[in-house]
Amino acid sequence: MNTFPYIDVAVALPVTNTYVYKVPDHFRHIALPGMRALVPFGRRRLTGYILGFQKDSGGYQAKSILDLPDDIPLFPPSMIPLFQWISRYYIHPLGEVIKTALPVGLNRYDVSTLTLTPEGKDALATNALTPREREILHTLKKKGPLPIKGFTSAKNSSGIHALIKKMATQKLIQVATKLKKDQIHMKKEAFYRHEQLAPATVKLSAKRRLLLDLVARNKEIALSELKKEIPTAPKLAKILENQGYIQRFEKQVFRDPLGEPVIPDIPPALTREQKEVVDQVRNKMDQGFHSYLLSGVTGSGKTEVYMRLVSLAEKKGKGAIVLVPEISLITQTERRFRARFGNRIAVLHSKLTKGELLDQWHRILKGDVSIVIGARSAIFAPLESVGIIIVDEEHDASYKQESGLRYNARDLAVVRAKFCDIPVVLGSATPSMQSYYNACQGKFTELKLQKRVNRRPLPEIHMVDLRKYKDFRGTEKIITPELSREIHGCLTRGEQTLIFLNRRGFATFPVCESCGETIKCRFCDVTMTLHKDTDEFRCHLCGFATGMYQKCTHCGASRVKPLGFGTEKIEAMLKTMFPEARVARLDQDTGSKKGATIRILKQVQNRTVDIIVGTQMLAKGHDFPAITLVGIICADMSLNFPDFRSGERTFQLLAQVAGRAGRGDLPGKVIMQTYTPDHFSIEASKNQDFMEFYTREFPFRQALSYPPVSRIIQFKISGINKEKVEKHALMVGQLCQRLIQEKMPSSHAVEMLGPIEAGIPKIALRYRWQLLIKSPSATALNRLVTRMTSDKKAFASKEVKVSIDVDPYFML
DNA sequence: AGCACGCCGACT
DNA sequence: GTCGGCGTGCTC
Repeated sequence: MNTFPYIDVAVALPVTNTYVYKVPDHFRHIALPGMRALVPFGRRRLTGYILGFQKDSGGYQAKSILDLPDDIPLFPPSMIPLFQWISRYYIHPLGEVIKTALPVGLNRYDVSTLTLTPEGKDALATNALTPREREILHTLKKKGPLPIKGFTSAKNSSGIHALIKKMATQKLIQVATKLKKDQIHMKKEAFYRHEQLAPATVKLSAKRRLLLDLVARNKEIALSELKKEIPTAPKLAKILENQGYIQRFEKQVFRDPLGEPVIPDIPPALTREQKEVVDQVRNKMDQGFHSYLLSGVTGSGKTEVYMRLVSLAEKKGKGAIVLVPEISLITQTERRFRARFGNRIAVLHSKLTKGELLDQWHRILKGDVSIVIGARSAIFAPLESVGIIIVDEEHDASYKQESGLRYNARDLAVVRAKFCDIPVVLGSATPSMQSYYNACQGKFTELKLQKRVNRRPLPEIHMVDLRKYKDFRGTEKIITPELSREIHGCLTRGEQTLIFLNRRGFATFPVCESCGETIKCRFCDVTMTLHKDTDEFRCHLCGFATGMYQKCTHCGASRVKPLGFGTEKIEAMLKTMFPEARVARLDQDTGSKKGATIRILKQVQNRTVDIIVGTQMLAKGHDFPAITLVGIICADMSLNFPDFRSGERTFQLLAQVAGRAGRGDLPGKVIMQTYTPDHFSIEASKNQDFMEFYTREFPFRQALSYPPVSRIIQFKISGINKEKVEKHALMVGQLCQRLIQEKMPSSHAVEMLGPIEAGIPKIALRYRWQLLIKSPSATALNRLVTRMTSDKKAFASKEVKVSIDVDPYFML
């Protein structure tokens, strides 16, 4: 098919180049862009991704590829330009971009292993060894061949490379390279196929008859299905196969990620508003790329609009990608899509196992499904032909990946749509400043849904000024009389209450009674939180937990004052205040046990719970029709973070929580407790008024030239050694400053802030610094940072890690 | 990332 | 004088 003997390959390593390899004749007809290739690289073998063909080697001494592990490409070649764009924009190696986009576990590389030789074994019996040599040989004798990495990355490993080399030359050990295989495979299951009927004259046991019958009736059937009817099926089937009645074979099967069956729905009639929105997009659907911002209050029927648009794409024979925020469970949106589109969708859900994820990936690749719904990473779904991309709750923080390739799936949705030349719809009740700014600039077309479906009124919101209760002691300053009165009323009416506090644990600020010092994490620069349900202090940053009765790290005293409150304490308080009420709590602590989240959510749904206390886990993606009262314990909780987006986040979160009230037939009410009732973020959330928030927040952003009026790139500098991290951060700062002065034309003003110590100076024993650069021009920033990365001293240090965050979301 | 090459201090 | 530290550079 293709006559070019060379291919361009990206390897999954921190390298900027791509590499040219020769395709041997026997692979010539198999190799395709999008496939993995096992390639020799230096003196190792590793996975590369085929980008395309080349007619010559470009002057290099091209090596030949070793293997092609895939039958079909892992992504359509049309996605390669997208990957290249991402690589440039996020300043991240192309091979690693592709690796991030693909299901995990598809990476093969050589692992150097150590094996004990007979000579080594003999030497162990003599006294001719140093203690260290003896230790290595002993470990190998006990555990067999081991990867070299276990030795070199051990605590006391200085000089280990040399020692291993020396021992290898002495033939005490052997160093060999073994290929690490793919960690996941397609699931195959045993099936039986009908071959011939057993003559009636042949005597068979009733069970064997039944089995044979089952196979014959189904033509082919999975062994697991047979087992359900006949527990001894594996044994019987083998016998029957030997007798020639049935034939065993292996078949690839798909694991269903959805536990519960979903009942199909019938599309409801659209409201006039919904219809107008759908028509607006439909009319331009064939005119290529166009981005829309769909803003609509909670309950205005955005999901129905999305589903109609997806249907339109489907009717044109094209696929669709629908992004939803990542939450612990399947969202309401996912469920509704499933009900509408049934088996025509693939769900790429965060809780899928690696195998399930690969299954879904293959279903998409094979064209079995053309609609993909999923969290962040679903933007990389390997769809050949996409007709529309939809991003639900576009403001949600979970679209931003906070490690490795720090991409924002919402932004990539727009980019992918541009590459595919199709429409993209970003929807939210509380749009991000960025997206609304884009709408104001005319980059996005604004679509609005202003009326709630069924004319349900928005919940009534009451503010309670917490300053009134500042000097009160006891529960009143946390659960105010206003709130408890409403809870009481709600209970007597037999309705449900949701209490929201975005902080888990019992006491969030435990203090030593004798010296007044807080209980701090050993590994991080934060106070630990007291958890009463597990009787321990826990660090919410690194997960470190220590027994509750541990002595104060400063003075050794053992009495601790449990200051500060979290959801656990609220739960306890409510149980005391309303002993007759059934109180449940949902946060990461109660939900971490498998199935617990589902159980609690079901309790809320069945109304076997009267009051549910929780963190933002409760605020997102679930629909509780019987909740009529929402209590927000402290609305300004997230307002005081040292981050320019704290107001935006507060507004979004509050509006979202408030929207949980009155989703059913009964009207809802919200009690919002706050120390700063006059702050515009809180005022705007009270009215669910995004425009009010935007118009008041925007001048601040403009005055300080923060996004959306500018772009920023943040360097995160971290390492174990405090002094070295500081020194390195200053060095990166100097490099940056120098390049700004030397290379940046003054027309593209780039401003540097820092380097400064990070908001949390130490997490998990790593000291942290950061450096920020800001400019109205994203291109200018990108060019500067790309230049910076060629400085190996700054970016390839072993001891201090410098990572680049383009368009950072959390600045801490 | 991993591995080789190459240049300077502390040891036989 | 050498052994071995790790800074620098390359891998098609």
